[in-house]
Amino acid sequence: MPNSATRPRSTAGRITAEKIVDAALALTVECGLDNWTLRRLAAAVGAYPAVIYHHVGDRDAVVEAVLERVVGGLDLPDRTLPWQEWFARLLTNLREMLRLYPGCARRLALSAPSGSGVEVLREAGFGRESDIAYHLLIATACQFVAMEDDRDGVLTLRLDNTEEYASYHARLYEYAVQRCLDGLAHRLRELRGNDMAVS
Amino acid sequence: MPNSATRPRSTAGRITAEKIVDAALALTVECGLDNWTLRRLAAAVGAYPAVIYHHVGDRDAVVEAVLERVVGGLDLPDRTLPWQEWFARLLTNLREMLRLYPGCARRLALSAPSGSGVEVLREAGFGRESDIAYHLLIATACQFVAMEDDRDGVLTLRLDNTEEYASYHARLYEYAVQRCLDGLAHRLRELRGNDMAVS
DNA sequence: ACCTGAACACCGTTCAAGT
DNA sequence: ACCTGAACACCGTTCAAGT
Repeated sequence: MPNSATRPRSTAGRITAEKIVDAALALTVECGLDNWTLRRLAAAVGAYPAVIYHHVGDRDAVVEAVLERVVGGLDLPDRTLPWQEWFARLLTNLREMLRLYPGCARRLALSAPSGSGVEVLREAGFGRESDIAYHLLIATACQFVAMEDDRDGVLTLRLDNTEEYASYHARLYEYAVQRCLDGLAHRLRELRGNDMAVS
Repeated sequence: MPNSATRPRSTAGRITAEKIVDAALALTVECGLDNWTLRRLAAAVGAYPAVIYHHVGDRDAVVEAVLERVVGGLDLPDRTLPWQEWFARLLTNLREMLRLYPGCARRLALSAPSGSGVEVLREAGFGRESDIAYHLLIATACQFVAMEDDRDGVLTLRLDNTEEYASYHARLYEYAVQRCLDGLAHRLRELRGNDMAVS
């Protein structure tokens, strides 16, 4: 039995994969996806590191489970909205959610969950460019959130002008999303022009 | 004296900060900025870890020195070019350079080196938005390269469809840069419209 | 099946001691 | 001033042994 230093919280009942992921989510909220260790996670559920392996797997398996939970909590805007408005709202929701779980944005930028957003773009007329346009929007959003996460991680001690940075990053995010949507709208006009030239 | 396993290369002459950073650059080319250790770096120059501390500093100090070298190797396009063309070339050069030193792009996205690009945008008419527009362009470019670096790191073993991924990422990068520039061009027309309404 | 406790092969960093 | 060699406080992961 580990001592109280390494095993602070005694959990009632048996240890399950679900409880482990719960604790991993809580640790991610506290200190970010990349800043907790398997040993700290084990201590948080009152168990030995090998128990994590038994119920979930290695560190990466726990991280995957955390990401699944986080993306599951995102709700999609109304499909009747125009495509630009639809994405503007989606990406606003996305930032709000991802900022609660530092470090998740970077991983999501890589996996780029292919959702119903591709359909929204296809209906808007992006045709075979719908996939790359969707990827562009999601990746841009995730990456700018990831940049905020990184900045927070670097400035854990510096508490001056923290509010200033936060509001600047919020503005930069909105600016990035808006320029991205404008650029795609411009591209859409180009695509329609080509269609008309062909037909 | 460390044995040959931890001290493979015997460097002629004394150890200097310059030689250490040289070796750090080489290791970064090999395995990425985040994937070499201070102990491996020390072994590469044939020294003990404490020697790195003596001549350069902790790991982060070495990383900073590496980044400085990398950005120093970037050359800027001709200032007489139109702003969109100027940035299109700059960001093409930037990707080419950063891809040689995996892991540097992520760090540069954070620091966002404020170069003469801000002047280019100011002359183009972005006014007080020149700073944020410049930041948007550099951060977007660095982040998409960082995403490629991350993807490479995940797929070290998988050698199938590696070429496919590479060409897709190259296309995605170009697409992102072009949409970003289009979005800014759109914004510039908005700004000019406001100017004319005011004057 | 599930948990224990130790071990392995690493890290970054520090420091007294040598020359 | 510069290098040595060991130590400290960590990691992720594995595994024989217990129950």
